Amino acid sequence: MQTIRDFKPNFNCPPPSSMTAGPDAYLQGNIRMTLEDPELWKTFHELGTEMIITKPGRRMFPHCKVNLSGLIPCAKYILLVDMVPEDGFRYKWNKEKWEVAGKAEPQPPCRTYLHPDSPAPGSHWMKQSVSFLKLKLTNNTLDQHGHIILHSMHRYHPRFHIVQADDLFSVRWSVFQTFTFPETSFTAVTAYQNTKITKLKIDHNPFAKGFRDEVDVMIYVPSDFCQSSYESYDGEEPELPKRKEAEPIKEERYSPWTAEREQRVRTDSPPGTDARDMYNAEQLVPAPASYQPYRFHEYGKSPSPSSSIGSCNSSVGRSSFESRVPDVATVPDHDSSKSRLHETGPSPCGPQHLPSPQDYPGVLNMTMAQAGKPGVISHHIYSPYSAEQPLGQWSGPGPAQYPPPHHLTADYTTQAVHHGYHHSNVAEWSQYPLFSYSCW
DNA sequence: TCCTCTATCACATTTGAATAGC
DNA sequence: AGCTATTCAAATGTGATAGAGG
Repeated sequence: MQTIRDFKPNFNCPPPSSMTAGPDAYLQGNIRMTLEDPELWKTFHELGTEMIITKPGRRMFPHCKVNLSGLIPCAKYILLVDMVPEDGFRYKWNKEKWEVAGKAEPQPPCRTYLHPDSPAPGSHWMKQSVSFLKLKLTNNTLDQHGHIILHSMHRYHPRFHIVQADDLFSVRWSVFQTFTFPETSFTAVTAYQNTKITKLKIDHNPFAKGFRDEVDVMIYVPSDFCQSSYESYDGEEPELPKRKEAEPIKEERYSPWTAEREQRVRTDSPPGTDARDMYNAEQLVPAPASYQPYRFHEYGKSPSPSSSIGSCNSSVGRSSFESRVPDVATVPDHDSSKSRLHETGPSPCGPQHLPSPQDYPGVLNMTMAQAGKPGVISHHIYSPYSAEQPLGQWSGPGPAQYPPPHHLTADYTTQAVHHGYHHSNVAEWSQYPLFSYSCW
């Protein structure tokens, strides 16, 4: 059986023509997403952002807020956020810096946060910034509130998905575009480790106003922290082994992750981490402009070597990423989607077999699109709300169904895709792993 | 047993939405 | 209708403590 694990590494291959946007594809303008408050994010990122996770769920701070443009005003879109691991390691805070503390724990149930305004027309998303303020993070693997479940002492970053769909029930096989912002990566913690991060949070989060030190509220100088945190970095960086070209470092110059990065290079990835490695490749695709996010599906895109470190450090203004290629907005209907999949057939670059929607409700399918646009992949979602799978037939995955950490094996795939999810209403959507395989 | 690391809890403070009163 | 005051749930980091593991 074809698995995502089998599939993903093939992203480096040019997409088969049969999987690209066909003549019936709905071409949409260049979708652009920019991160609000990038300077604040950058400030945190330079220190090594930490996000508290609690059992009842904790909001992020800074919280994710983006601006969108390039959407079709009258077309409806769904916005989603999920969290993906930065790597396959667990970390510990040791003497003012993060260190690798071992392999990552098994992935918790991967959940996707649905923006409460979804679905909404493009004009709605574009008229003002889109805030994910109410997104909460939890370490409770049994969470019933739909919060995003993370492991403490692990690194993640949010991933934003835009799906053109009239409603949640018609998402199936829709193409979604994914955006990530390097500066939004963070370490999930149950208690702050870096006191500088704590101070930053107190200084910037209005709810923590009561903890502010009256004296230095206004004179906080982040760069001071940065220097203290990374003073040894300049000397270490030249000694870092050269990464492969697909993994140019992002704006790591001020990153507190120096030590573990070095160690990470020396440390063999846990077995079965090729999927993660793929992710790392994605993570490190340099952006042409400062702090530009990179598209998840641009795995195979040849990065611009000149745009990695320097440009990031010279960041000015918002982070942004503009879709440079037309994207298939939607797949007209289920049948055509299926036929498209069938057309794909065995391909060295695509799945040898994609499960039919009937067989695997809730599965995230990835289909390559945009022939002639190297490395650009569009994502096709198979919505759990399929005609073949009435809502009432979905059942939630239990904790025992956690995928193993680095083994997106056929077993896991099969296991996951065979589990349905109860969706009694739209609001419950976000409780369930819309993208069953989004965490690899 | 001791130590370290991580998780959990109660607490005081603050924000902001909802509501009532004018 | 519009403004202000009040109420209260939610959000926040702190610090003490518990628990697991070596």
